[in-house]
Amino acid sequence: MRSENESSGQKTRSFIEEARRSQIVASTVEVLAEAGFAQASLARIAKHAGVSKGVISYHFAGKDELMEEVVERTYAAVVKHVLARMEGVESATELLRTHVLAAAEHMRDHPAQLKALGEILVNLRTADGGLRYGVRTNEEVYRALESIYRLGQETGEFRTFDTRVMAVTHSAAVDDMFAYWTAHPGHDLDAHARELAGILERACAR
Amino acid sequence: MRSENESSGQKTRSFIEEARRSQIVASTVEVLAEAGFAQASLARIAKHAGVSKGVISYHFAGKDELMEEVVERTYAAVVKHVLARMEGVESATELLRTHVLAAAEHMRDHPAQLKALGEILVNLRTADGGLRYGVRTNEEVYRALESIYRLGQETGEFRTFDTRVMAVTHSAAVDDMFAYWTAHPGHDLDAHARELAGILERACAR
Amino acid sequence: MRSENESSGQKTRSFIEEARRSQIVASTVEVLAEAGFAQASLARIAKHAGVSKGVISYHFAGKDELMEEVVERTYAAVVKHVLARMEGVESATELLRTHVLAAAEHMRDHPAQLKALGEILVNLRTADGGLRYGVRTNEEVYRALESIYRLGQETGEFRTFDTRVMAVTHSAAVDDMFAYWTAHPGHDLDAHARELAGILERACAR
Amino acid sequence: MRSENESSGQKTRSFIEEARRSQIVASTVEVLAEAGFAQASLARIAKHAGVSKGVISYHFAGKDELMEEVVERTYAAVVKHVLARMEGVESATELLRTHVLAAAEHMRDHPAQLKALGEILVNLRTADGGLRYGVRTNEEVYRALESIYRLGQETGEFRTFDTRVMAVTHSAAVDDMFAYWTAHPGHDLDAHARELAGILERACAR
DNA sequence: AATGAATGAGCATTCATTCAT
DNA sequence: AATGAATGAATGCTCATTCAT
Repeated sequence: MRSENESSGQKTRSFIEEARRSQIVASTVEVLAEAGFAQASLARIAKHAGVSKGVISYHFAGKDELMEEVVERTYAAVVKHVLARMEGVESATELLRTHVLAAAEHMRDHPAQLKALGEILVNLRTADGGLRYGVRTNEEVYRALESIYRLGQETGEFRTFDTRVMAVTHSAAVDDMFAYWTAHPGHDLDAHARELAGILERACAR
Repeated sequence: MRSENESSGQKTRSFIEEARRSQIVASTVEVLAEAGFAQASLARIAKHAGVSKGVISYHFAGKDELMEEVVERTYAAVVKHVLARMEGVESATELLRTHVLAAAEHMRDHPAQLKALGEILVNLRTADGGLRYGVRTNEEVYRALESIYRLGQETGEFRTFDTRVMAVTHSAAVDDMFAYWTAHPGHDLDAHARELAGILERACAR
Repeated sequence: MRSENESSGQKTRSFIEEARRSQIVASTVEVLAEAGFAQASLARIAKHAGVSKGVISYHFAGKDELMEEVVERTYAAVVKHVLARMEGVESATELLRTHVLAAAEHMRDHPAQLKALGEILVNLRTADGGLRYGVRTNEEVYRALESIYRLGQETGEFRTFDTRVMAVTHSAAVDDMFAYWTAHPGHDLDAHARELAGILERACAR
Repeated sequence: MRSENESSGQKTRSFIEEARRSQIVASTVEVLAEAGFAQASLARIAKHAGVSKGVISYHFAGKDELMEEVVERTYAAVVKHVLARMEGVESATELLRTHVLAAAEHMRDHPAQLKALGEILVNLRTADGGLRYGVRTNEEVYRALESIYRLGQETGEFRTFDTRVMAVTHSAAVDDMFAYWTAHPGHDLDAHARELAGILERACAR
């Protein structure tokens, strides 16, 4: 009964099934953002979504798959937004600034998603006890950032430095900018992002 | 006949009790570092320590007190080490560099303690559901870093910038340096620290 | 589409859920009667009912709710039976006799229920350490008995006496009649009840 | 190493040991009266007494023996007081009245002891789950009361009635008089006792 | 496609008891 | 004679998961 499409690892899902999955993912994001990972039981998520607990088990192989779906969807949304903003920008300096500002932009508009993402990245573990995500998962981000830094070094905009260290620093600074904003809602996120872009530019400048 | 130390609200503990508390705290740190907060049950901690579950209840009022003890001891150790390294250093630039290097030094020698500390800060919650510590706990760190940055601005070593943003960035960069090193044990932590110090110096420089 | 009954704050329960609740309540009554309050753990009650421990938690918010349900159901049954027997009886003397005999009747048919009720009333405590029910719960009984005694005083059947003392005495005598019968199963409960009714009548007579 | 005195079932105890036992029994009575049987853990009793938990285990074979000692001592005190008051009284009617009033007198002066006694009688169980005391334990009381009632019947003061039923009723009425007073501290215990004596006299009168 | 019911393992905590000192 | 330390069983409760309907 499997369709050919499944060969790519994606199951074919009916419209209604897709809607349910989205609804449950949205509920999960909200519960994670409000109450944190430890309090995000399936019972609580189901209650928040207004469905029975069983429906989650029906649509997801287990809690882990649900959490992974949250990560994938949330992560994809950030990447999509940032890449769209970076489209057409050519100088490394501008790409750097655009990356920071675009990320902040998206954070500002989707705080719950990013709080939820943070909860999962820090807490979700595999059966063997190790973190399911973790710094290793940032590899993709590091590579993308490194390509910007290397571009700048090649064009002569940037001095010579260790691009991996700079990428880790950049990524950390953006993540914590958001965490700080979450903890201090009155904080001016956009101003922080502009200031941070300036810091990174100076750190890279010849 | 009470010693002066007792007047500060600290119960006097027998040598043997102190030893047990230390042993249990050490066990807790290791379990937290290996398996994360959610898996750090009293049963697991006790098993790791080679004692019965009841021993923990006997020596600590509850799990929360145990976790708070871990935070206090671990945090105190970091602060003590970094402050010791900073003693006698006078220029803001040198203080900045020293702070980064000293933090890296301590991380390298006590990776489990810092992993455990992070687990608790992010996960431990009060009865009302709020985080027991949380990003706000970083306030103390931010203040300390800001005082370095302000010193540099006053002495003219540093340009004008938002010291809070710089402190958040600094703190994040140091934390993730450690996380990256934990995930990639072959990574050269000290080189990373020196590179990071350079990045921060350039970001601050006039 | 909600029935009128639901408007009174009672959740609608499915047939199967009601059956389970009844089964668990019945099991609780039996365990309380046999082994007493302190031994009536959820584990023991579940085992007695032949279900898993979780079932109880699923159907009742907690142990307290279960115990309160036992009290409500059991108490309602006694009151219903005694009131039914008293219906239509008019003279105070006859009401007095009927009350004693009807209580004994019900005791004889539902000894476990009454034992269980007693266990809960005397032992169940609120979070603050006070008795959840306690002697004060008898107030309702005392009031009902006093109304009989006052009626007799008004009609001239009874002499003047302190109706509260008489009600407390009456209630105690009925309770211990049951306790004595429980401890001495060969004892003739109905004869005891008739004798007790005679004692109370003489005590009240002009 | 057993002394001859032990043959009577009583161990010889040093003065100091006796003092400790008394101190612990007194603490137990107070804790039982304040917090009830379920809350009367050895830890709480020891804390109340200002001694370590181990000392209780040292002086008593176990919690049960401690509770039994409380019952014995408390019970002996009541009996002693009531018998003293009854000494020299000759008519059954007077003995009856004296018994009720003397019990109330003692209750009034030792409320904690009697609250504690009640807690134990109702809650303490043997290993097989049955009540350690219970109505059966009242047998001694019933016999004593019956002897009064029979005396009255023989002297012609009292009518013919079932002395056992009367004894159970009498005992119950006295016990609940105290329970009512415990629950309603403002209640006039002595007035209640006089009223109850009147009730019993009328119930017995020819 | 969805549900309500049930399970059983795991949780933190309490407690009577034991024992070396 | 007394203690502090330790034990391990038991308690009420939570939760992800399973399953018949």
